[in-house]
Amino acid sequence: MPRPSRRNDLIETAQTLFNAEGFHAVGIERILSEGNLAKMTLYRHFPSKDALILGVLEAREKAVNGWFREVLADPNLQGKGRLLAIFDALEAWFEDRSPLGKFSGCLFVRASGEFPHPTDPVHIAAADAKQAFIDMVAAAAELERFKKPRLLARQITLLKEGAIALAQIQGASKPAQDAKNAAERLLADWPRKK
Amino acid sequence: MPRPSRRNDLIETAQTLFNAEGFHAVGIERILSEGNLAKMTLYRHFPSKDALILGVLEAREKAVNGWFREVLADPNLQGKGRLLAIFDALEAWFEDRSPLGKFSGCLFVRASGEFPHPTDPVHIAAADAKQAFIDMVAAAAELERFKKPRLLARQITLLKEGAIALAQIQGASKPAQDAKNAAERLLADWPRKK
DNA sequence: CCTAAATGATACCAAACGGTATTGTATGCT
DNA sequence: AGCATACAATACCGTTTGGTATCATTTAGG
Repeated sequence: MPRPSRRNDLIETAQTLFNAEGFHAVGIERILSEGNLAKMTLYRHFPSKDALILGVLEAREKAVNGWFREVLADPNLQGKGRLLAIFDALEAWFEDRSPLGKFSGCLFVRASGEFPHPTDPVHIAAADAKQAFIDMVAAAAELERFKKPRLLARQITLLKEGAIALAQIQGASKPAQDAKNAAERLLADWPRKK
Repeated sequence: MPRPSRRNDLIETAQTLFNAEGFHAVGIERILSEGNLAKMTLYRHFPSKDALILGVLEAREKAVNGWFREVLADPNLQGKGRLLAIFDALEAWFEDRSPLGKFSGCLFVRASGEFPHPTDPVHIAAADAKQAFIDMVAAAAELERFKKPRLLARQITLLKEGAIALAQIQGASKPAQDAKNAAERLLADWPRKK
């Protein structure tokens, strides 16, 4: 893929607008005018609005999971601290101090809410992105020699998703602290291998 | 309010459709035809579609929080069991064995996702409903003499919201069990009064 | 320099959107 | 019986929707 500059503009602009106002609430003309793009440019790169949404989710997956991957890979971390770092990152996200742009909830959860049918490609893409996050946390838990790393990863993710939902609905960052505190209690007596 | 039969039909039909497909995805004509209602009937009871959405959220708040209130008030429960009952109810909800109809995520969270602006009346109504739930759990925690009942309530709610988000996005009920397991660990060494 | 592809700018389309107006018919209270 | 209200049915309004067609202009590569 040589120079996907326009295609990138489309995804970038759409991502910003979808994030700020929602998928159905934003028409393609808004995206085109905001991004100074022509209509035919959109339809040469994507067959439909839904396909553009899929492209946005794909880009978002790389951005979000990529960021958390960096957080989890910090060489200064070890043990519980590695998993707890997730919640410091969350707080930064909620307070708009992250590379993910203005916080407006999780785009994947919102996508699955606006496209509720389980067989909808948009819904599936969102589910895949979320599963990738869980797998990432499980790998980190395994690395730190926690027992039952997958169960731990799912529970950590529960706290993370709860914090995102509450932060979105009440426009506050405190849920990140509450979640970190709960995760600390969870990890306090979680068994390790060897 | 004497006989709000048509008004009730409007809210009931709209609630079902919004729950199944989302707020922006459902037009008023869908609601009217599905509920065998005339257009002017809608606009005699509500000044706008947004007002209807507010009516739906109000009704939903009574249904959802009312149900959880019953769950928490069960006289057979005591101590940790009273709070853990939330997660059994969650699992029933996810598996469509609840009085709340087919599970499709939390309508309040989805509303706040489709109406992201914090000053939007719809967003505010959703936030109020969620806060009412937290207060309810805090009251139950206080009743059972847990220390820091409000912090405990927020953390229980984190797990609950996380479970809802994951159950919605992956179409599974297992997050309810994971959340209950995590809540058990949380409650295991949570201090009590006296 | 020349050609071919990518783009911008418009005009256009049928359908659906939220909302209003009109008219005729039930319905229920006094 | 009389009368106001609630309702269904329908036509209509202007706007916006996602998507297509046309054509001139820019851009990049050989």
